[in-house]
Amino acid sequence: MSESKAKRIESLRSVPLFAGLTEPELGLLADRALSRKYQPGEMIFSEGDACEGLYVLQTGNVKIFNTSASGREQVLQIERAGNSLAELPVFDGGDYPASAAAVDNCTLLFISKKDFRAFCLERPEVSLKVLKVVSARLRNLVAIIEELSFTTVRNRLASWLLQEARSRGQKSSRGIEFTLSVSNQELAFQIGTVRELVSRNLSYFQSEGMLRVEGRTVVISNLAALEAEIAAGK
Amino acid sequence: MSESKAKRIESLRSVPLFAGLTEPELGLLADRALSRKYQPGEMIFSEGDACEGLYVLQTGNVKIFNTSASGREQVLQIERAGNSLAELPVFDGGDYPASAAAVDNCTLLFISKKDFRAFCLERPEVSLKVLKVVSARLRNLVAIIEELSFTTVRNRLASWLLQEARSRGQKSSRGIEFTLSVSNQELAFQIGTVRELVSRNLSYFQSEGMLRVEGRTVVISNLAALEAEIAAGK
DNA sequence: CTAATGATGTGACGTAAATCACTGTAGGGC
DNA sequence: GCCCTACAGTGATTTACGTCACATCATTAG
Repeated sequence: MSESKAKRIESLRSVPLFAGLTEPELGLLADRALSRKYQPGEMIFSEGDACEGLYVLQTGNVKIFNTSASGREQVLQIERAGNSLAELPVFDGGDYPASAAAVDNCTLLFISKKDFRAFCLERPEVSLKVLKVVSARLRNLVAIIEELSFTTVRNRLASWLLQEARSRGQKSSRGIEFTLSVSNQELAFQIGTVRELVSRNLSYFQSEGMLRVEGRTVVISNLAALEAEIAAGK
Repeated sequence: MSESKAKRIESLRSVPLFAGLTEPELGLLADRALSRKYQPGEMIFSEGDACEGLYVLQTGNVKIFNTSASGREQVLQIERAGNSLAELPVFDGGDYPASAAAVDNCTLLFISKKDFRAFCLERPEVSLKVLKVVSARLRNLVAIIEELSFTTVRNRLASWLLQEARSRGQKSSRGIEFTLSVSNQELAFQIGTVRELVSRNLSYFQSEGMLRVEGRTVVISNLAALEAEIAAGK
């Protein structure tokens, strides 16, 4: 199951954090990185766990989320292949503030806290890159707070659909089409609500002529209306 | 109105970001720092503004917050003297993700983005300190999201009161006393709701015998009940 | 083919939250 | 003293949200 060093180096090179490093530098890191596979749904770490190190996502998708006692989730971020996870606690020594789980089949590289800190001290520009990545996370969290504080579920769903349409939608004669890549349950967790409200609001949108839902395919027939919906969300 | 360089150096030394720097280094920064006073309520920067640089709070308190179209606010952080503000956009070049306003009379040192970046490159350990500060912010934001997603206003108010009791409360024969340092309106913004709900929930707590409100003084007579309230908040 | 499983759609309901509208109160300035 | 203004308290009402319950539909295992 052990992976070639060359492959690990290749993975590291494509990560924004390590872009621009020389071959020997990458090799140094690769020597100390462990690769591991995760099944869909498998936990990578949990909120409150002591932070052991940093992860680099080679393949697959990972979600970062919080859980409530009653079983609800709030997704903070979905990370795609080529990104790093949990850079943060490496630097302040605290616990993980949220949990991480594999969405699908994932391969992750693990770099221990100690090794990564040492590496940052040797190559100071890496710290600046970490800062940039962390900045993006912080912006994302602020945006989530703004949405949770000021908008309705209806609004957040509209935003989610619009984003999905922009990133994965295909133009067709009937509008912009895309298939829902997640269950209503997952979608609900991403926008901070429950599956019933996702289902209901999709029905509302459909009855108002903004879109059509056919199985797991969404056809956005009135993009302007959807955008107006979001703008109305203050 | 211009302040002495010695004073600016003293201010910088007490900031966690710059702790451990030598006198000449601090002097270099102080030469490039501008000091400015702000009135209570005065805006320091607004969400969406282009980031010009970083601020160091010499005296007073500053709140970082978002605003909704309807006039509601969500406070993200209250910064006290000795802390830095807005380290973030300095590194990723983006806009301010939130607004900042002076709570009371404040004096702030301003260091331009350019100067601060140059300084970080010369002194790499400063970057690591910035990372630590930013980590703390990120943790704080995650905690806010968790509260907004999973708890009630009643719960958040209980938490707020408990924290205030711990940090500023005085033991008396009747329990733990402290005076409310902010209006109900401000308190509401800090816990993500409206003033009416703060007022009402304080009444509920009082009628349930957890505490007494006398003017702007709060006497927590049943601390255990208050703590139980928070624990019940899942 | 059938049973079992899991996800979805929806009606009914209870409740927390927000809004509106107003009264009461404390403090400051004149 | 008085008037203002700002803030606090509170009832009434509306709305959004979440929960429960259950029917439907699709997929898969056997």
